[in-house]
Amino acid sequence: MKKTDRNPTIQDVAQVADVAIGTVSRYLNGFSLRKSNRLRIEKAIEELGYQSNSLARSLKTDRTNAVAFVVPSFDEFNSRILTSLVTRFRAANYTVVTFHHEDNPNSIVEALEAIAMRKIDGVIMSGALEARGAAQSLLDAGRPVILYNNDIRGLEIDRVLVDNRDAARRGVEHLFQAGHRRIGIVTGDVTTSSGAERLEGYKRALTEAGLAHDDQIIFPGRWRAIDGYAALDTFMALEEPPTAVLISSCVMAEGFLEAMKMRGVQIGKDLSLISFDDNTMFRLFSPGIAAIAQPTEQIAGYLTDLMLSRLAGGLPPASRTFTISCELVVRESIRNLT
Amino acid sequence: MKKTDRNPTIQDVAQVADVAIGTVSRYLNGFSLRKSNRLRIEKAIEELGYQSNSLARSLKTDRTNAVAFVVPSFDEFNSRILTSLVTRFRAANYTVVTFHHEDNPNSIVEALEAIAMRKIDGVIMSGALEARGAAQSLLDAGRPVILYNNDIRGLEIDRVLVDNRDAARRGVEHLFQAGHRRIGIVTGDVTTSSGAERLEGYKRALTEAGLAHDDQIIFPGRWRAIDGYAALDTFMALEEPPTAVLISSCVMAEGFLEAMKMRGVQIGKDLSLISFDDNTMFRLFSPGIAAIAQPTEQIAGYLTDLMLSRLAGGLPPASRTFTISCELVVRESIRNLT
DNA sequence: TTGTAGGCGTTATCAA
DNA sequence: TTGATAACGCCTACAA
Repeated sequence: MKKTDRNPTIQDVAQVADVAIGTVSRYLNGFSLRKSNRLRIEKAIEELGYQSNSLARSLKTDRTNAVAFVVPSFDEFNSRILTSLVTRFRAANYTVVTFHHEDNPNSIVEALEAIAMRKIDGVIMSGALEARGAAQSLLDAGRPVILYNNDIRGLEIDRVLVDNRDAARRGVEHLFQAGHRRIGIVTGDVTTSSGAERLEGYKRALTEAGLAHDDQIIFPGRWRAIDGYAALDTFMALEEPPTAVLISSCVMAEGFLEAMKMRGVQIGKDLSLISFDDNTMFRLFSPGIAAIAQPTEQIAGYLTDLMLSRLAGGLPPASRTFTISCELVVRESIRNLT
Repeated sequence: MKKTDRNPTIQDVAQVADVAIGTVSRYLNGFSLRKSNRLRIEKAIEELGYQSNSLARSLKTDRTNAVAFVVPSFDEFNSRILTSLVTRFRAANYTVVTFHHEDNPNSIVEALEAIAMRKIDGVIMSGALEARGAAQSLLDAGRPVILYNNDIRGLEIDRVLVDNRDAARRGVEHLFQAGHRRIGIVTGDVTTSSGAERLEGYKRALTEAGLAHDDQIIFPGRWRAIDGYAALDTFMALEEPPTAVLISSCVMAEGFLEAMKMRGVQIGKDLSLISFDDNTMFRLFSPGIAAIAQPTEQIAGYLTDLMLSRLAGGLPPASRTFTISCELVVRESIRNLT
């Protein structure tokens, strides 16, 4: 009689419905069966309040219907991606397990180990160099891994990236067309692909415009707000400060804006600005802050489709890369000098 | 020989180390055993690249070392809580599984069902009335559920909330002291506890200040940006618009600010402002936007401690409620009329 | 279409 | 301290 306080199992259902355990299993998995049996099973399930145990199923089938989402932090960009992924995967009956690692190598490895142990079906991660080994093991174990935001070179792996180079180039080009000739950049960590590519795009635009590079107005940041802060101070201390700046990320823009406010440097008026990542608040500033918007919905869409195809086994083994264009959102933080 | 392409199991380890399977299990669970055996097991594990299978363990132990985080959406507030939770639980060897439901009743129920099926150990959720039944079942099944942000009344359940009433009251009081006599509010959904409490605090402050309530400047919002937008238009169309407004959430502040920008209503100058939730960007506006900051780290800390204690079974069954104070962050969006 | 039984990888009990 | 073995709840041949 102790059965009553335990969670009911497929066995209990079978007993109550007076059918075999296998029959119940088949019912649960959508196979057809005699109507009278089906009805009795449904009644028994209702009666017992039976809920199937995914753990047991997963142990047997080696699938958990869960995907992992691994990012350095839940900033607005990643939160948006996450939101979209959760919604999309939920529709496909998948659950999303989140990990974040603050770019700490140990945390990254731990996260990927936890993922392996928990038999999570697939991984979507913002690429980090430290993850190379662990990502490879996951791939070797036959679990799909998809990179976004940052690449990890030389891995046979799926990728959903944005065209950072082109986006940065277009941003700078726009500044040039607005009459700016002295255009600075706050770079991201250039050991990451997005950081490097944004810098490349910037340089290419200058070259195309016939402008020389000047290292004084290329501030080497590492994605942190404090880098943006330091960048402004550095620029403003120059004999000839830039008249416009491309900031490689929203978080660094935060620091940059803070410094501007502290130093009384006026947005648009004293210094023109474009930031990577269109923060929701940017358009609400006066003047509004121009941005390069990454299409999060589209990115999440590709990620989901790719992952689900992989999980369904319907894709040839060769890895795929999708590169998505960004949108330049022009706002009043860009002063027209012409 | 097909053993080689399967993941190695505890059995394989036992075989290679030439000990019994139970011995390996004991080793893995930190029990003491003969040194020679330990060494052989360690070697075998190394050799095989063995990783334990959490699924099998969980099936046996009925514990997954996972907690669910259930929110309507990943706005900045919830993202911060999430960040902090993931870090804290990771330290305790727990994984966080995220769900969001956009306040859609079906999604809520589905989420809680998935949680039950997956045998997730505990649930941290932003209270939603629709979740009452499902939350109760989880509790009945002996899985701790902790509410934050919004209460669900009449449930014997743990809570980590903020003192919305007092925070709103203090905000309004501050406006009063700055000389404002016509103070409006954009409420949140008043069927949620936080929405109702913020409104109550507002009213109490007015009463204490000897001011009458005026329904014309109490705009009934429902947490959406569009409500903020509509509120501004409504207020500005009044014969006697408010001189200051308390906005019950950051998302609604977004809409409100957008409308202000569209209509050319200047922050601080034409209309003073305090928003609930201190968005990172608020301090960067010129003028900076005053806010009531919820202490996310502290909230996450209480949530984690409470959950871990519950999971460890070290707490008496009576439910606990923690109420945390918010901080009023004064900025230039509050004009001094005195 | 249905029943039976073995196995998924662990943990836990019981003797030895 | 160790070994053998029965669960945990489900799926899936296989036989009926």
